[in-house]
Amino acid sequence: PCLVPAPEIAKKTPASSAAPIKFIITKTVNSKGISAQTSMPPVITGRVLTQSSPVMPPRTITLSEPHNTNLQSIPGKKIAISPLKTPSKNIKPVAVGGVGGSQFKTIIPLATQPNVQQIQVPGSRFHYVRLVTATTASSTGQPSGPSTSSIQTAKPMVVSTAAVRMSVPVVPAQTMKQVAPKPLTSGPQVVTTTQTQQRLIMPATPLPQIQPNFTNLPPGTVLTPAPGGGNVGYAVVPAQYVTQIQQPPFVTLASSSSFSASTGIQTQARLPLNGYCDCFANGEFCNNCNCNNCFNNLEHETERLKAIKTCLDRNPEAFKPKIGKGKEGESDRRHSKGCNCKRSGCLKNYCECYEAKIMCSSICKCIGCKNFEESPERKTLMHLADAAEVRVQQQTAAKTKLSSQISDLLMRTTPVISSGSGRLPYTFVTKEVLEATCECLLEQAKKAEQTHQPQVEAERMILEEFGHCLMRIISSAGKAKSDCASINC
DNA sequence: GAGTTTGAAACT
DNA sequence: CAGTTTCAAACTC
Repeated sequence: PCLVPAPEIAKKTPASSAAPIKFIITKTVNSKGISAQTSMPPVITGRVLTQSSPVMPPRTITLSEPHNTNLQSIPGKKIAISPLKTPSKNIKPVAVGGVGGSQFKTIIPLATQPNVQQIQVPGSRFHYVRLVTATTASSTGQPSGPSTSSIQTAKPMVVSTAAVRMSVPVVPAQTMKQVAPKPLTSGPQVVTTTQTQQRLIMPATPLPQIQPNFTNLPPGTVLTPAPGGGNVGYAVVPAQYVTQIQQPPFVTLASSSSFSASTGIQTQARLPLNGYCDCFANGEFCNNCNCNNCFNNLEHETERLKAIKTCLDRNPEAFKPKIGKGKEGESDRRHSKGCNCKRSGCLKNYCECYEAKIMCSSICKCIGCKNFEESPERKTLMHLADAAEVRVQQQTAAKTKLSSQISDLLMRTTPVISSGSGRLPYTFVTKEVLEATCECLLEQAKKAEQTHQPQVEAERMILEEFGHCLMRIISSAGKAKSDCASINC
């Protein structure tokens, strides 16, 4: 299981006394500054929303702070909903060193913030903080900090601004199955140290308006501005990448271009930390992989961060899902870049479209594509696959039925036979008896075949013969028992 | 399980 | 942007 700790929203504490603090929202809290006047679109738990209204002074609701447990309000109106778990496409188990389990030692209510509990994780490098207050109803006024913020799991969070209307129900991370189908082991109320991946939603620019329908957005989704909404967009990216890249605390996550702000990293050494690694590509640490000289771990955090930055510099969409929603008129799902297959006809799993069980689209640059709706090759392949599946199901059902019959028969005969001599019923089913039985069954099958019987009739004949065989075995067992009794064996 | 094929991503 | 290289997964034997 993935045991990656929750990502940090703010800068990590230097290697001093305090460990980095992370916040895990497990229960909703209310904000004074969040009123019923403004509703926010759905947001998946574990994302960060940054919003800036041109009308209202920028303000921040930040649910994380690196150096102490006081939650701050800073310009930028930032709502950080930090991490629970987001399922991941990657199937590999991923873990982070230092967090070996999901058992929390203690939960400490913090004096300074009654709605914040500090959670100590044995062996963890991180401090976890859980926000638990869900008391005050929404009220008007300016938010003074996250201690009064209101984020209700699966319920709309309402934020008041003069010109902004937002609705942000915080929905469970399970809704992101399409992107990352990792099982979740914890509900909203459960804090664990396990983690797969966190996703942040953040605006590419200051936001006059948050777009609706955030629910079920896969990471990597870019939300385009609403008409009249200004030049605003959102990018959903793996949170740990964003947060780990942030150096100063409360660095504005407001611009995707911040990733490309160079820190002098021009090239990346050919580490085993690049786009070839699925763990890395999914924003996860390697664990129990077979990789050699792996740098995708906490021990090589610096190199890892550089590599992440390099990747994002080269391709800002590097960590976005490849399968997204197509244009209107096209199928719901399509490859975001399209495939480039040349030899597989897009009918093998080499093809990312075929692998994702979607048709190739107009943006694909494949040669000799046979992965389209009317393709006879594709249809044939589908029929074969369906037929194979049906066969497997039939065989499974037959096996189940047969084993059920055998066990039933044994159960019924056991008391009779074992009550006397103490011999168990299967002692009569010797190898020779089994072979003889199989020969009888095969003989019936041949007979059915020679007489061109339909399959149903053939099955009936074989089963009937099997019944006869069983009866003979039982009869022999009974006879053996009586013989044995007569000679007092 | 070893070797080959394939195409995405990285690189030039 | 096109061609080449590297890589890991898919595939074959």
